[in-house]
Amino acid sequence: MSHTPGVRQAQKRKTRQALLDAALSLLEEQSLSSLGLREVTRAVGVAPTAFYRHFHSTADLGVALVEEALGSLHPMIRTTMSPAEDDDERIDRAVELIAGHVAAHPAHVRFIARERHGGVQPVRRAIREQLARFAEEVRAELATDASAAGWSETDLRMLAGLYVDQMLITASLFLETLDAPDDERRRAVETARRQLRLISVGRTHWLD
Amino acid sequence: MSHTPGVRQAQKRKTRQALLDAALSLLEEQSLSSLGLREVTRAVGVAPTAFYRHFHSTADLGVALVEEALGSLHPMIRTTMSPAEDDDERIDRAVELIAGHVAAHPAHVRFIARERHGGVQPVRRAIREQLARFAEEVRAELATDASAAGWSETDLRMLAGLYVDQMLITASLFLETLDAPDDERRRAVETARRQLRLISVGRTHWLD
DNA sequence: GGAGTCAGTGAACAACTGTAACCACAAATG
DNA sequence: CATTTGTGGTTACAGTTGTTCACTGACTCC
Repeated sequence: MSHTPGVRQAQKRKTRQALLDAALSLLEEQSLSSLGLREVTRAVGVAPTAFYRHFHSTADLGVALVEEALGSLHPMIRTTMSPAEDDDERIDRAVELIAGHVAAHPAHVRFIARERHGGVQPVRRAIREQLARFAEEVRAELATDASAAGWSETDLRMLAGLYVDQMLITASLFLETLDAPDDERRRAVETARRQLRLISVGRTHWLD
Repeated sequence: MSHTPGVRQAQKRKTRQALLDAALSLLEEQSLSSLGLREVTRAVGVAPTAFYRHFHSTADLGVALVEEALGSLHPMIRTTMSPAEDDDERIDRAVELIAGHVAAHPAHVRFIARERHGGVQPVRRAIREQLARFAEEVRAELATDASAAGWSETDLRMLAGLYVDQMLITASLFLETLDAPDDERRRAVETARRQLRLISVGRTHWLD
């Protein structure tokens, strides 16, 4: 007790986080499958062998990055997908939330978009699982919506998957226009809004 | 004339194609940014230096692979997007075409999905340009459709982009279920069909 | 048919990689 | 306080990488 336990663990977490940060930064210009363990430790200023104290391999680090990038995003689903005055308001809210997230964490978004179909199987699986969780959360939220009356479970899942994919597309579109002229960015936002709106229109007339 | 010119060029093209094939095969389990030039030449059974006779770098080879994977796909747009008896028939046709293409050229599809957001900038750009061409072709085809009356140019482009993205999503979904049990594959096909149908419904009610 | 072109070879290079064994020393434990 | 634990450092190894250079020998052209 007198030795204030946890000093050591705190330091360990600190270097672990430094490794994650350095890796994420290095991954802006390459894929995970070409990321070397020495490269990461060099960027942190730590011995190569120290890497093993935190991760088995770079693939392992990649899985941790998936958790970091997507794990904290789940609470946002409820607030985003919850019913609004009208559909357009909900769409605007979602688009703004995505734009804000991309602007705040561009490297994380880039990492997910890149490694979703990337060359490292465990990372692909981790991303797939997280996205499946998102889809399930969206489905649950859609089910509470009044306009979901008469929808089959299959169709609800289909729609939830469509929304999740569309949000990823939107995020990666915003990422590409991050350092583009203002008018191009505005055009991207408008395109994303209309695409979501078209899906929304399809949704309201689905049961015709 | 008597010397039958072209024997040399034919041989060169043959090894070039062998390099492309070997690279594509190696890329099933890794990303382009980690593909080594020696790795490719070793797989072909040729000296490392021979690589330079055909490509400046692996990034250059990647751009050539983009051309190979997407270049020959443009003619398919017209036949796929051309009007049909009813919308559902057109959707079925498109889904079957995608499924067939994925089954026939899985490595190409995987390569495009992987490198679209991959770590090699010139390859990303090449893919983006090809997809932009697809979107333009889809837009042109949509414009001839009777149901496009009253649509703005902006909205037509928006819809074309949505279709192209959705086709890529569908292709990568089919790719994931390539060696999955039959019922899961059927479910994937059904999901893809319904997602396209929902977009189609949104399209017909867009001007309300 | 002789000269030139050029796809592919082989050896050599400096730099890099992942990983192993062993060591140092501060923190945690009793 | 003495002992154990475990993060991180050091050194070393065997393999790999991209790129260079001078070369061979078959094909092409005049």
